[in-house]
Amino acid sequence: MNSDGQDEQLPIVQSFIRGLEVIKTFGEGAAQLSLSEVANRASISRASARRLLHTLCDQGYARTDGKLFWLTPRILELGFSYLSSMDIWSFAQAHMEELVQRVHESCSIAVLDGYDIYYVMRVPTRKLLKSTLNIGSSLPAHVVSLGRIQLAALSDDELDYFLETAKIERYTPFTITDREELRRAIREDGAKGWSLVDRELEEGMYGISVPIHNRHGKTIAAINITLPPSKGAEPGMLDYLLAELQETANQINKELARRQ
Amino acid sequence: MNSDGQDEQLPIVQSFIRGLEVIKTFGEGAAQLSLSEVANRASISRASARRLLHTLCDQGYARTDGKLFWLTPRILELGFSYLSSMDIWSFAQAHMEELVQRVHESCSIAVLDGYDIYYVMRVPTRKLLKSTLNIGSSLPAHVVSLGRIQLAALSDDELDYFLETAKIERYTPFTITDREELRRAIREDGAKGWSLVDRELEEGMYGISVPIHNRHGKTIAAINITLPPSKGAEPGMLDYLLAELQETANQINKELARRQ
DNA sequence: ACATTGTGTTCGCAATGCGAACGAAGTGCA
DNA sequence: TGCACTTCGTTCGCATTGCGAACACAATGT
Repeated sequence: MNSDGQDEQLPIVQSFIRGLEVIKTFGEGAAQLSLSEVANRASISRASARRLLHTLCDQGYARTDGKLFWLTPRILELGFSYLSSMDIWSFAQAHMEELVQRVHESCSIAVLDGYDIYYVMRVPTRKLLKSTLNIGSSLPAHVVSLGRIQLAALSDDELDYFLETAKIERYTPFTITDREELRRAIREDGAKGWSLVDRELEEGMYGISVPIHNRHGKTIAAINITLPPSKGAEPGMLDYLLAELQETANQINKELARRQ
Repeated sequence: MNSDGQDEQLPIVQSFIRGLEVIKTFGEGAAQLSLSEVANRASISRASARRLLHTLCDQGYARTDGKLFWLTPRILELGFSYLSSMDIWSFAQAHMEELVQRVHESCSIAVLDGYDIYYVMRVPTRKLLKSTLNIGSSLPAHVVSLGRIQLAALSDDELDYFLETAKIERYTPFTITDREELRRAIREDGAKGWSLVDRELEEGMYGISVPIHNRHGKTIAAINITLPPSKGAEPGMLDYLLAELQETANQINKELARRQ
């Protein structure tokens, strides 16, 4: 059909894709769903939904009262297999905890994958913030400091590819949407070793991030502090937070090098 | 084949089960695996493993360099579709955070499902503890306070069924293995409204738990503090911790009633 | 160089999972 | 209350999908 390149079609298991879709269906604040609701949301036939839901029940990942279905906490095993496969994050949380107790602002670790960053660890402060930003949730990499500092670790070719293919959307008046300007910002962050992103995703968001390295010096994640923009503008605040953040990142880096 | 009861075989999607098995394969500290390793660990044919792994890659849940496969953080979406489906837990963490800053001991929330409890939220202290006990990990309900206090919410029939069918294993010399004694302990905990379990799972574990209720008063989870047994034995310590824990549980209960 | 073991891929076949069609259960209106 | 109408869960024949034995290729040892 196409002459250029390889069109070698890899084997894909359709029902597996659909099954994963069914699990995600329960994501958006919907704890209990009927068979039909699942079918609609996942865009599959009711018959398929039925098979997949019963499979989940059979495996202990879901329960039903005959009418409604809901996930069991056992489903956490799945996402957790990522976290424990790295086994990096469990000990990082204790260091983040300490940091939060010193600076009284929320702290997170996220991993870049493709065009997005994914939160893998969170320590909020008592001031309840965006509860939607839980572990597993993602944000576009180019508008958050956690993303910028990890993009800075890409090679020139990789960054070129990112900038060419990424959907660079505007979220606030502060969002950098010019691709060349974005490249400059990212490279600057890389040179500095930290990233500050001020209200580019949301008017109320101000974040500072530094990278986390493995023993070979490769950037594998980033750690950040978020705070209200007003507070970030206080004199001396940035320097103070940056020093504390760097300190925490170093502790984690060191432990990482020791274990890996 | 069987005359009594219904043997109505529900439709099960085999490839979905196998796919989930493949994901879990990456759990045990194994970040990168070859196709054959996955096949072995998941006890499926290499051909199946290939299909399923390529499906995961196609969907962005895994990556490969042609030789090895690894999960992407995107896989967290799956497990955490449970957490966000309840949306209860995100705000609970801030209250737990506060508690930990006051009492300087680790705090967790877990949900009972079947014979086990599953951690859904954790706030460790800087003294790094059992890092294996992360979100998503499970423990047998009958040997931990988080389990006992949730078992206490079962009806007599349900508790009967639990005690009859559960595998009551001994973990330490302190483990209660006599089923009648266990029933008495659980019912006592229910009457008191809290549970204290001292070294029944591990010699170094001492935990206090209280239930978390929804607006209808139904127990839906439990929150605990864990500490070294030596410290728990200090005079006045139990009363102090219990009061603090109860206070935190009440805050969460109240917020829960407000939102739900 | 030549077994030998281990790994990834192909391909014919049938079991598996598909969805149109069916029946059951609500819902609204007269 | 009865009768259309909608919505939901289930059945079942058929084609597709996913199965694994067999194959090819790579790595390792002797």
